[in-house]
Amino acid sequence: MQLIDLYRKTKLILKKELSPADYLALEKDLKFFLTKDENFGDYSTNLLFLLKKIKPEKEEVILETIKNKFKNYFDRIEVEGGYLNFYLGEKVLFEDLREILKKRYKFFFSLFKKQRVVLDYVSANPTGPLHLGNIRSAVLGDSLANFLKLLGFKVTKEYYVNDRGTQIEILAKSAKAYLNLLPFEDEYYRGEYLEKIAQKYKDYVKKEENFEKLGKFLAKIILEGEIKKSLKRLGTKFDNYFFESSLYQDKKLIDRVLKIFEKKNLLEKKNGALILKLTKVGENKDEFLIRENGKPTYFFSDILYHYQKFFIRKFKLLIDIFGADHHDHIRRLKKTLEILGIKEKNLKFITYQHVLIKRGEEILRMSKRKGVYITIDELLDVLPSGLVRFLFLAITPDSPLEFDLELALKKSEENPYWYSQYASARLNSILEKLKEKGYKINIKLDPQKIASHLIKDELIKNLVRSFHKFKDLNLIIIKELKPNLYYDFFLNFIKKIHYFYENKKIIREEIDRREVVFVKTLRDVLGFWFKLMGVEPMKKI
RNA sequence: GCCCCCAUAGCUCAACGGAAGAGCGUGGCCCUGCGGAGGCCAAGAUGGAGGUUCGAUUCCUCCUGGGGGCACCA
Repeated sequence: MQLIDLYRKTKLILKKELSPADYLALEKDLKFFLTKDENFGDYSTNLLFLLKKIKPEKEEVILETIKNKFKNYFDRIEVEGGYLNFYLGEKVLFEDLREILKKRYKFFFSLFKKQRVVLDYVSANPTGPLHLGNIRSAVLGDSLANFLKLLGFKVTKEYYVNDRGTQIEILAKSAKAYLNLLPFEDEYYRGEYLEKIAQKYKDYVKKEENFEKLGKFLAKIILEGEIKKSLKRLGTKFDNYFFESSLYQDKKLIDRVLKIFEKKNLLEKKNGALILKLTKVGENKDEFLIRENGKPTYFFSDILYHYQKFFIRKFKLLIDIFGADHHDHIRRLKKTLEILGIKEKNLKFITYQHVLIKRGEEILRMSKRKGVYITIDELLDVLPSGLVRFLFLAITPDSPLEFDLELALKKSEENPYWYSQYASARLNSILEKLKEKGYKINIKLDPQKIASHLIKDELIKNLVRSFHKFKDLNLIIIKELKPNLYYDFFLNFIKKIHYFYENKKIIREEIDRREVVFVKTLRDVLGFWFKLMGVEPMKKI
């Protein structure tokens, strides 16, 4: 009995007991949620608040029906402070434990969604190395992908490469400037990386007069040599790199999209430019699709890209992760895509606020053009990637992330990352010690029997409770698209493990083999849960 | 001027309209025991004024203070 099942089954009861009108009024606001405080049970609902308002005379009979219907799944179902609280029953937890002993990490997969979803993230311009802001995108995207997969979604992780357009031409000019073939201008890219590349490929950089072609070449070098290397160090692996330039090889795609706008009378030609009249649908400004110089804009590419994902490649859900500076662009893009027939529910945009890097009191601004940045590599030279991921995942995308390099280094021995790794090391150490004593830890025992014994232990039961509620949380994370909710849950679990370790002596005179099996399972679950964040669990610290 | 995000404990941050939680720091307690990088206990917070609601950190309005955006850049 998961939260969602309780919710659905309760609704069936209500449907039977209430008139259609009352049911609809109540169902609209009905909520089941995980209690924040486990002293108030595991699940809770606002049902009684709503009933009091809508149909108070039914309260008693409905309450009795619920209590009766679910008594096998919950030890207690209590009215407390006006809430209706459900305390997960030993029988449910016993079954969870039994299943997890059988299926191990596969227990956490609930495969009831089958949609294909494409997740577009990082997608930094291939004009320079990745910076800390891109990590935020990577961490969000990777973990979301993992949570989606647990629910059965078929996930494609995609990096959209802006390998054409004005900035790519600027990149080409910047390289030429480093070879003194052009004077530097303000908007040019700077940095050691570019100087090196210009030198390395100086014959070609000198010779190639087509900026677009040269820029595309350089972009590829940067993508391969800088960006992919950093991503690998960070532990992010994309399924696909999609090149913006490839969109323009598909004339049919372009025609198709333009035809729709034309039919809706949203296009305007002016001095050779093509303008999408978004002001006609209530936007505050129009968007250029084609510039006066005949070249398509980023906005046009973005339209084509999303149209292509949805209608040509047939993804049912498009999720994009953007920096918050794109919010205005996103609003207009969303509106445009709706005109093209992509519904809001098939289109999710996550924006994250800036990452500010501090070095003590000094705030370091990131500017690619000026060549001031903290790169991922610089950061990963001094901190493990897992720790960086951990710190980044903890914070909601809506808040700016203030990252103090000095503090991160100084505190590296007393932060939640090490606290969590320490739990992993402790569990592992129990198993190692047993091995040293010549004890076999790969024990095959009947899961049914072990589980029914172990679940009597309150410490163990409490850990199994987390196993159970992980699945509920997974659904919430995807519904809200907020993987940072996982962070709190995870730390809570870590705390339970330390408590377990302190209070349950596994290695005694008489070792209980069933407990050894549990410790091994616990270690495996913890490892699996670490990996959902892209963090490698440590066997020792 | 218009748009987006933020303001919670001394500090850094959580909280799907549901009972405000962590970490660090502070004060106590716990090592004849699997790793004390630990466990237990305590003090301590929703920027201001209204509104909606059974219930508001969460939604709405206004105010104050931060950050970001309003290109034929991406």
